[in-house]
Amino acid sequence: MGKRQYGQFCGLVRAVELVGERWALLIVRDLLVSPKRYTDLKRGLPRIPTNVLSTRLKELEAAGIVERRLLPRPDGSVVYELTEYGADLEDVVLALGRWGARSLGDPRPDEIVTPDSMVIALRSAFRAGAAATESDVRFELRLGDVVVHAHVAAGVLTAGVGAAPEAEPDLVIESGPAIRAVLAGEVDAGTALDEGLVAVTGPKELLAVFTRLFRL
Amino acid sequence: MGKRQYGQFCGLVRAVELVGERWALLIVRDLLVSPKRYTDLKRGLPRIPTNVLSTRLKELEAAGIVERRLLPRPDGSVVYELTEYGADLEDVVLALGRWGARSLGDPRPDEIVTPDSMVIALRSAFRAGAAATESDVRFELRLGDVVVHAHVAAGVLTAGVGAAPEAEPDLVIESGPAIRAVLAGEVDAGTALDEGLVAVTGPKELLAVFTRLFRL
DNA sequence: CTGGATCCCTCACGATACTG
DNA sequence: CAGTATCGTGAGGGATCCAG
Repeated sequence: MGKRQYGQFCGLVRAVELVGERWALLIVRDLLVSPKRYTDLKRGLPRIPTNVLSTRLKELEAAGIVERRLLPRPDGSVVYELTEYGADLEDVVLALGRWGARSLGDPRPDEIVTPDSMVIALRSAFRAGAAATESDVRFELRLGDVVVHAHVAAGVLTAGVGAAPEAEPDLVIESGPAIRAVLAGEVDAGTALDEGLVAVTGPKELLAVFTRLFRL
Repeated sequence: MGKRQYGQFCGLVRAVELVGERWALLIVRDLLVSPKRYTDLKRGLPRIPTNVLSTRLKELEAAGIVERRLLPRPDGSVVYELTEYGADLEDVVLALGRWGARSLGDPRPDEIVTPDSMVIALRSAFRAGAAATESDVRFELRLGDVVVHAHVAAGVLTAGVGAAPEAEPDLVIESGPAIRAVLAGEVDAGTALDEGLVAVTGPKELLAVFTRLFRL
């Protein structure tokens, strides 16, 4: 296993040997959001062949990046989660995501948005500096049937899949692929509302707060 | 070209579509050190098939990551260099290199060290915080016939291939693969000297400075 | 010599069907 | 639900060859 070697004694080489294979980093992306079962991973990566998913999980486990854990009875199901070493890829994934976002352009005809990718996008875009002056605010972001939430408090972001837990969001933002332009700072909050790129439920001013907190 | 798509509208997906193919990030690594000709790249990546190198360069050029430039006569040769967008991968490459270095272990039988990978390793390991208190110091690092230099001044690192330019190094460090353990902080400067893991020419105290400035 | 192009072979990947 | 089995395709590996 791992026959695809590059023949160099170098940290970057080792990294691409471990997570450079096709689909590997996307599996890590989804596991950064939350531990998942095989089927959840498959749903989040609809185009991955099942044998490739299976192979990658074994490779990532052998590399100490992913752990396979059995859930307590009665379901006795399997969950995959990142080890501490695997979770240390978060900075890399966020940085790569920011860099790649600059080439995003418009969605291709067959491209989808998944909840996990949207959570990672929010984490990528989060600006801790701007958040330091912000007290406590909850957003819910809806793109089609993809719903994610973000809670900023004490300069720290908590983002996850689904509606905001524990408390009602201060602002609900509904949008589409145009959210990319908003996050990229290509249109400001007012313009986005005026042109119908986004619709909000809640105090409109909070959309400007959102664009200040999240910027790709 | 670029038919290998993942079907998701996501920054990370776009990033791996652009630089996730085999060898791509290693080409970027070497170009981060300096612009290079085709043959230089080939020498720095001895195991890359020439058709793959050629294909990658075209893909990277099409993606706006690499630029092809013709040198002035009389040699009229071609140089590949990173665009600004491509150079923005430096943080990602250094972070990935740091992460992967933790899985380095010992060199495999057929693994080599190249000058460019060593320069990137030094940049990965550089701790700007520790350097802020350091005035001005030049190192030359020799591993077999691989020679690189590092100059730290005003908290800024300048590292490149070959002997230190402009001035004699304050300390010449000769070592082998054991340099990894030193950079990882697994052995301190004194022990490394005592056990013969490294040999120096110059004031021995400067080796402790080196281990403070560079830590993986 | 540089900067590739071409050939062949293998294996990883992609797609789909199937199973405990 | 959580994978394994099967099979076709094409990218990558390796050697060689060629034009400027």
